[in-house]
Amino acid sequence: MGEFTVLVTDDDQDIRDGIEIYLKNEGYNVLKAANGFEALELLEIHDVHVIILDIMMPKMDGISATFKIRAARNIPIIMLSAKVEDSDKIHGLSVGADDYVTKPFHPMELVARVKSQLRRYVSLGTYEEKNLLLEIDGLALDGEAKEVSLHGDSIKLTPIEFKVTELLMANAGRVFSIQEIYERVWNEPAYNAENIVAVHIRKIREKIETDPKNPRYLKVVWGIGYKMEK
Amino acid sequence: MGEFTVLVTDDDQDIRDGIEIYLKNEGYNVLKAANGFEALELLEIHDVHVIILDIMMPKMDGISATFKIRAARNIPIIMLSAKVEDSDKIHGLSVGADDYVTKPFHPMELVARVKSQLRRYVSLGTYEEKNLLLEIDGLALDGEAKEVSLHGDSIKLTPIEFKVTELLMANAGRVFSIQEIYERVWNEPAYNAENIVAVHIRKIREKIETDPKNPRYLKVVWGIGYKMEK
DNA sequence: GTTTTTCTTAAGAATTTCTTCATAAACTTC
DNA sequence: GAAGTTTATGAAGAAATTCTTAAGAAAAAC
Repeated sequence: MGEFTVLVTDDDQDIRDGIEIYLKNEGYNVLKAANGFEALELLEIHDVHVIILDIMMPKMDGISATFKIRAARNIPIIMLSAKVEDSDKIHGLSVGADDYVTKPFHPMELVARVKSQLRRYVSLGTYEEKNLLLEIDGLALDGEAKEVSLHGDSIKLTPIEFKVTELLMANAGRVFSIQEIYERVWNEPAYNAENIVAVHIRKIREKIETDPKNPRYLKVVWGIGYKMEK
Repeated sequence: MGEFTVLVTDDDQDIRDGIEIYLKNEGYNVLKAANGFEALELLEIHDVHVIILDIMMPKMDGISATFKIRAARNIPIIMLSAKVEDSDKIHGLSVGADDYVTKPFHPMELVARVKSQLRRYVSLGTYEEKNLLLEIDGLALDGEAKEVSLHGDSIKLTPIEFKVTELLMANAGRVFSIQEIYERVWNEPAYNAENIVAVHIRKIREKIETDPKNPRYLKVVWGIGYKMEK
């Protein structure tokens, strides 16, 4: 699962920091800027996926910043504003923002909107293409239907099992350490991951291998990790 | 792709500029006018293919402008109106417009409508046909009549139920997370959407499934979401 | 004002995930 | 080949998550 970066732009440091905590909690990278200029500078250097932009800021306000950003790129922009008036919302969205949130807001709501924008941005294919159909010698995985089949027979995997299988199949041949598998599937640091991953590997083998003791697909690479045989 | 020109008419300069960026990004030429008079003047001089017209404007509003334009030509007109106003009234009044967009709108939506109008106007290529008739093993959905039937027997769905069913049937086999379903049907970020969607899923199942406990069509994919079985 | 639709809440059912343990097997190194 | 490390297997129950169901409140439509 990809790593996403959110650029938080607000002149109030407390608000920046507050939003940062919530976003980091969800596993996003966070960049912070105090005004439009800083935001634009950071955009030059970093690979940003969503921008949160306060409207009222010194030096360069959110509307002007939106223009500059839109002139170059098509990154989702979520606007923040203290005003409740309808016309402001209209203004912000018409100018090129993708979403609009009025202060005060619940941080989780903002997080929900960030996720929403990312889903849209990513699923539109603007950002990256997913491997939707994978197949290795009779073992097929459909990323859209979330289904795995072996020689045509459908196999029922749990969500985690599916993700592990998807990771390995999408990178067939490459060896993943237990830590790597844990981090990429669970999306958090590996701690005590050996057992957990081992159990799941076993369960997957039970399901996809005709002879789990002599795996055809999911092989161990001694001392290093696991891989899906090509 | 041919060169098309869009005339953007709105009294708010920021909105004009915002829309301009999106349209230029899509490769259109853009002309801007602040009111009906300016719009008419520009129409005299330039070859315009689509007109975007705000209803509320000083000097000459969008409705009057529409009449004048229609008196002479048949260019597609897309009207912008604020949400606050009585949309039905507007609907009745603006007999000449080809499409309406209520503010606030996503710029990309406006772009999509411009494209749609151009396709119709220029009538090159095929007009994007929606999947109007869907059918899966006796479960039929008519997107035009907004009707669903099971083995010929008509089923009464509420608007939301219909949209959810349509989404899933149009993408039969593909799994949608609850968030995805919420965002695509309600058209706003998913926040606390779990229960809401769950309830509608249940209601739909009550109606389309002969045995709701063992659904034939609308299946759950544990930990991931729902899908319509092919 | 009544009916229909949609949302909220909550409880419990179902399923998955984690943890633990104990034992066996496979490989590496000395 | 002995010792040490790493992986495999099996089982079982607790914890956590996800789904279903139901009923009533709130909102919208008629």
